[in-house]
Amino acid sequence: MSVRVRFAPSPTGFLHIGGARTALFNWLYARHTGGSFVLRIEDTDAARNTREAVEVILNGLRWLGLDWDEGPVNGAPDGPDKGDSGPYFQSRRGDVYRRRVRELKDKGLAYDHEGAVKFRMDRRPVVIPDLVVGEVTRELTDREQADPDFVIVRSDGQPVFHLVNVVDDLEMGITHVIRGEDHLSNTAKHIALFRAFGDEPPLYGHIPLILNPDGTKMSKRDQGASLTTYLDEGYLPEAVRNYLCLLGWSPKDNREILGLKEMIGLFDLPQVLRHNARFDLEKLKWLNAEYVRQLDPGRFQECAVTAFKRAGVELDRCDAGYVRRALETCRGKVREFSELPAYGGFYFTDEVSFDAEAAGSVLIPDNREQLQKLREAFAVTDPFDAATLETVLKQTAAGLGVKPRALVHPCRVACTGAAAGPSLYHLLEVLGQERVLRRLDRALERM
RNA sequence: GACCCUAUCGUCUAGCGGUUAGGACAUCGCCCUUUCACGGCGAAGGCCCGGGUUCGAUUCCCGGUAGGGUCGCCA
Repeated sequence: MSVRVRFAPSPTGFLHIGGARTALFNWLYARHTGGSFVLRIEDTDAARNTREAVEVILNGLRWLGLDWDEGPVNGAPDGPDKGDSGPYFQSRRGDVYRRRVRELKDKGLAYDHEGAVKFRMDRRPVVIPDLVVGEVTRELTDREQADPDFVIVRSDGQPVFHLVNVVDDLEMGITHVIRGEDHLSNTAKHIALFRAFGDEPPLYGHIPLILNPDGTKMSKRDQGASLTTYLDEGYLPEAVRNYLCLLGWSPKDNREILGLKEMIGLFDLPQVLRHNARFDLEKLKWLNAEYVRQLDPGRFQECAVTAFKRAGVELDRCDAGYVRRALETCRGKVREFSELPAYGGFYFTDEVSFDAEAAGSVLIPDNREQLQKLREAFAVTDPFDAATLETVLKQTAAGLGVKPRALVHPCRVACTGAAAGPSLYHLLEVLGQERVLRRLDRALERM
């Protein structure tokens, strides 16, 4: 039988990083086994059921490259579906749930209680065979011991999560349920429900949770909990995907950077770790930087232009060749594209803003004479290219009896406003003689 | 409170009875260098505790501790 897995998020207008990893693991398992990845929207809570909220999830999955074989085509609950087991919005499956509740009542396994419908659960422990955790025997808690039955339809007529989740997995022919470990305890209820319908439950794989750096549960409000923030800050989806797959899973051969093909080939459930992992932004940033370095020039430019646009700088107005050469000097220098506008912004403004500390330490009267000499040398430098500029600067330094760095630093701060930046000679070449001289003059004025 | 899961450097992890306990991120040195990065070399840093089992436990078992999860007419 072919593998069928699903990702079943609730549209809250937010895609949790842990949810994204759950989706990734499901997707990887489907691709690894040649099975199907189903996307189902659990929108039984009508109050938060908006198209926009669903779109956030779809966009997040698309961004990560997790395509679904079955599920909604867009965020509209009444929109088109892809696949034969739909509808894939629970808000459209009311008939199915009503029929299944009827079935349970007819079997004497469910009953009305204060306007709601409760499922008759027995008190025996339930054995959960889990592909990740192993065999788990779930005993009843003290409260459940007092009353093991649970609500499957609310008094307002809305079916409850446990019911719809099981019914849909059953109706959609889901073979493997890969989900967060927070559902492990609930699984006893789900297994009981499957049996009540006369079916065997699917195979379960409960994956560990992603925790905050301090070990607490990562909730909606926590820094970095939303996948959207990485999208907005210009992280590369392949880097985020790579980082996520390394949380709770490992290829076992000390490799960290994994392409999609390798990931699919290597991923399997038995190797998934059993303990929770803490989210480490520093490592994500490192991975992102690795991927940025390997980016082809075209895509690098594209991402860079987008980053500037987000920062409110329209590069479209500048000369395309200038933009391309300017951005190219910033390659490999920043870990995230969101850092780029601050890093290379000096290229695109005539009003260089000086970093107070950098300017205060080098744009001082003591350096004025030397910078003036450099300005004079640059005024007659031809061609104005990196190699020539380097030669000229070094000759000027030699003539003054100082080390090149004595000129390099003031020159850099004068032209870029910052102590750190792209290769000096290359950035001077890109800026061009006219801009460089103008900037040196401005710096000299304030010395 | 009850029930369930988990436990290797600060973090992510390799390990599956005998290893100098390996790698990566972060940290700290040194080198490279026009700054910053990158890169190279190196350092520091770990098997939660206590019992067993065994000739021998990081590894297997039990207990404790700690962390996480669940016990909703939320999902």
